[in-house]
Amino acid sequence: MPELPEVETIRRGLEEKVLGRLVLKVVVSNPVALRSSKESFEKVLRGKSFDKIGRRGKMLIFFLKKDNSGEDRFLLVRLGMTGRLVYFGKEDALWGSNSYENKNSYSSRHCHIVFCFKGGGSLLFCDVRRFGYMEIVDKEKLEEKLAAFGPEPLGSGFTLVAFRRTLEGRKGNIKAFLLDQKRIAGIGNIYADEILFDAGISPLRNIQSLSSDEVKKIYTSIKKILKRAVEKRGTTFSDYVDASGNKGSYKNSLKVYGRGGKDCLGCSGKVKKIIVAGRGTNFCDRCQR
DNA sequence: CCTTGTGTTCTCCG
DNA sequence: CCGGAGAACACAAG
Repeated sequence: MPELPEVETIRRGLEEKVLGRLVLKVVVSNPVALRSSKESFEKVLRGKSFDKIGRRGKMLIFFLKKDNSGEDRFLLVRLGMTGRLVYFGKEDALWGSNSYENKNSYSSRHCHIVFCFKGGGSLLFCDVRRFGYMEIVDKEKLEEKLAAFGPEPLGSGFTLVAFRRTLEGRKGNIKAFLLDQKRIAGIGNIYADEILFDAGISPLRNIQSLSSDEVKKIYTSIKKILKRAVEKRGTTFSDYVDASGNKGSYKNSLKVYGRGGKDCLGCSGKVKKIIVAGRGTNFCDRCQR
């Protein structure tokens, strides 16, 4: 489940692998993975290269190098739940005994889009559950999409004051707030649980009931947990791998996610598993109030 | 039937 | 009755 730390890790890996590389060919085997027609998608990308790869929340933004038309275009990638972007150097076989497919038990039938680069190497977009997709947009559409996200929690603009402002007038519980991309960008179910455990706040707490000090604790935990998870290259629970096909190691640092029914790591109680905001939620009702 | 990110639809409230 | 926010649901497949 790629959230901000996973998507950021993929972004960094891709910048190393594909920046400035000429796209010779794009093969789309599953048009459902596109928001535009297969033909126009292949046509726009063929012969292009990427100037920069950015990220907003869980969305990746490939900046296409300008061509003769002079128009700015961007390739947006949403990985959904099980989407992967993995690069293969020319020495790596795509399929076969020592291939990616074989190494990762990942069937080629889940591979929906392949970019082939000049000089060898390919970028594969694979997605078992097919919630992910790619889309090519112009500048106007990009701005529109970017405006729909809340602040970047690791950005310099995300100050305590800014966080307090995003909470103003909001109703509902704090977990639903953390998961809402319009409020804060990039937090998903794993890190929402980890952040609230770290802050000692119950996921069920109503936003308006939070004291000034509690808001500060949550703010500090958001920064701390996400930063550490990026340093550990993300959390691999089932599907996530980085741009080189490697797992992230933050799973070893998880304190509550996936621990429902097990002993709490902060006290002698047990971790509870309930549904909050429609999502499985792990928390300790003794450590989190 | 469990899992979850997101796009859509439903419902509630002032 | 309207707008907006939040809640609920749909989706996919291992």
